[in-house]
Amino acid sequence: MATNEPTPTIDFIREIINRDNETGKYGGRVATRFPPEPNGYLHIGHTKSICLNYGIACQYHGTFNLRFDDTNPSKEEQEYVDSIKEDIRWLGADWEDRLYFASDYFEQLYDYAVQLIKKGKAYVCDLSPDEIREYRGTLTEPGRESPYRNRSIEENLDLFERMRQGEFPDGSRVLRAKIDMASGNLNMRDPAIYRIKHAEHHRTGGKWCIYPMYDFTHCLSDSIERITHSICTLEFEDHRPLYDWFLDELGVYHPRQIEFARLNLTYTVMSKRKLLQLVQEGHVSGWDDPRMPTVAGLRRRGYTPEAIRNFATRVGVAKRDSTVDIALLEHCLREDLNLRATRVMAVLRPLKVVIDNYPDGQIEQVEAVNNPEDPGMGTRMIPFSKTIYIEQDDFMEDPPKKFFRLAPGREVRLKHAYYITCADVVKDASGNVVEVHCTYDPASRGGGTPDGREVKGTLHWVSAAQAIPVEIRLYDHLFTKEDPGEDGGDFRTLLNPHSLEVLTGCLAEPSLAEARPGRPYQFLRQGYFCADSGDSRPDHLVFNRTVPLRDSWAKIQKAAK
RNA sequence: UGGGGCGUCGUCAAGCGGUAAGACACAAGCCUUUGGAGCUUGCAUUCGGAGGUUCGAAUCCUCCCGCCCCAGCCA
Repeated sequence: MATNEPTPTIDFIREIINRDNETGKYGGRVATRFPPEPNGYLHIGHTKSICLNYGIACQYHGTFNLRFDDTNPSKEEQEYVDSIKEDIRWLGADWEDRLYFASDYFEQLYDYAVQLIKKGKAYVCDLSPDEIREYRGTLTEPGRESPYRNRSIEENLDLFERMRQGEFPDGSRVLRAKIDMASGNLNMRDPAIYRIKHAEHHRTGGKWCIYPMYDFTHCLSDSIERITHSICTLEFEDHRPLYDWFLDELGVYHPRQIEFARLNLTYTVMSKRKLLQLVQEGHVSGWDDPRMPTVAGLRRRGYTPEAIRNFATRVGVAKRDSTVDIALLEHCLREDLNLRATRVMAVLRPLKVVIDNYPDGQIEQVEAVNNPEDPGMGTRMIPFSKTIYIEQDDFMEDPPKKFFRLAPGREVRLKHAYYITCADVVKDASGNVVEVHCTYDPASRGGGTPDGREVKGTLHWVSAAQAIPVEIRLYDHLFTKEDPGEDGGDFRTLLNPHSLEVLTGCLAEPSLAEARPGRPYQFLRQGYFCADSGDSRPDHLVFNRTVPLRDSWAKIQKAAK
């Protein structure tokens, strides 16, 4: 990752690593991993984990593995492994040549299971799923031991082998760890470690009909890869005794599992289930809808990897459940875009302005700075002429206090061009202003006058004849409530009906004809935009508003109400 | 008395017995050829509550209160 990003503070995980390094627990070595299940798209919550794991690996000169946790063939697909790899790469985390799949370890995992059986620590159980649930007991009552719990090692070995050979139907038997049916921790009440699933696996095909469970697979995969610190989210905290149990019973290399609080964001949802529902029910156009908190959605919206990474380090790492204000994410975005976005002019809701004293048919080119934050980005020329368009919001016939824009008799600056003064308005039959007539001061070219007189407002504009038509999509938060998951109601009733507003008939300066996805622009006084990677074409440009500029005029208006 | 975790500003989050960092948000002001950006200032006498230990407690002890997770042959 780039080095100009803020140095993370010493969070509790780095403290643990520092301590392990001091005591030499792992010989000073640091190895982390990101272990996604390929059953969905990555979202902003995952980026916190990726940045944490990759960031730690970089900081301690260690290694970072990408390992797909693909132990459930009925839920996992190649499409997801491809998108996950693409997203992680785009984010900037590099697993180099360490791309692994838990399914690569199936043979070894099988051997470990056999070892457990031989130690008398695992047995084949013939109870049905319902019976197993019954025998498990409840949160407050202990469970009962399975009648199959004390089968002989020989019988278990034979049965397990036959499970592998495909002799039994799905759900008929399961291999269980023999631990403690009375444990207060339900995970320790003889958890299943292998189940029968006659299903095609996206990588191993039809080779297996038994598949290992998460708890058994994860710790051993970490062990096989010599991971030192296995970082996961809070809900796995009470799986840790089990993680440790398998490793201890098998006497193998033992990584340390550490849990941290997952990321929650206001005005959005993060669960895979809900995200999938939004896609399947058509509330959004797909996983990469620019309103989605998915990495694909954020990318299409115009977010940059730098902004996301910066955000990830600024939210910190701790164990307390928390919901970060989405304003922080947007702040990180603006902070990054402000430095790199090319400033251009586009009018979202055009209002025609005729400059009466400007020569008919004359077109001149005015020079515009591409980015005041970075003079190195140079300048460009923009056409100016007698008929231009400004923003409807920038004119008011009867302006309130503190309105610094155009109004009858008022003089304003056209950015990069001239001062104009409003002389007259033209209205339609229903009284709407459809055209404004102005005069300009030829001495104000470039935006200043010899007499040094000041104007309060500066407007963006486009020249009518040269402007190009574009479609602009404005986005707002997907939900109307800070926490759409609150009090168990149907989160779909909280969808923001105005999360997408499509504007057609927008006009942009000619240079935007060259706009391509992935390149950030600031539409002056409006916000940051990018060409839409899905729908923008050279003959039909479509721009997404990545995030609006902060708008203090909007605040004044709001305060006035 | 099922087990596991967590409670510091509106939201994140430092703090690790020596007298509450920082960020976002918010507010006021300056500046400005983007009402953008930038700059300045303000914003927890108090750390879930009550006791206790101590010269001194957000930090240690006790009790209480609140919130989150766990009863998939999901991860």
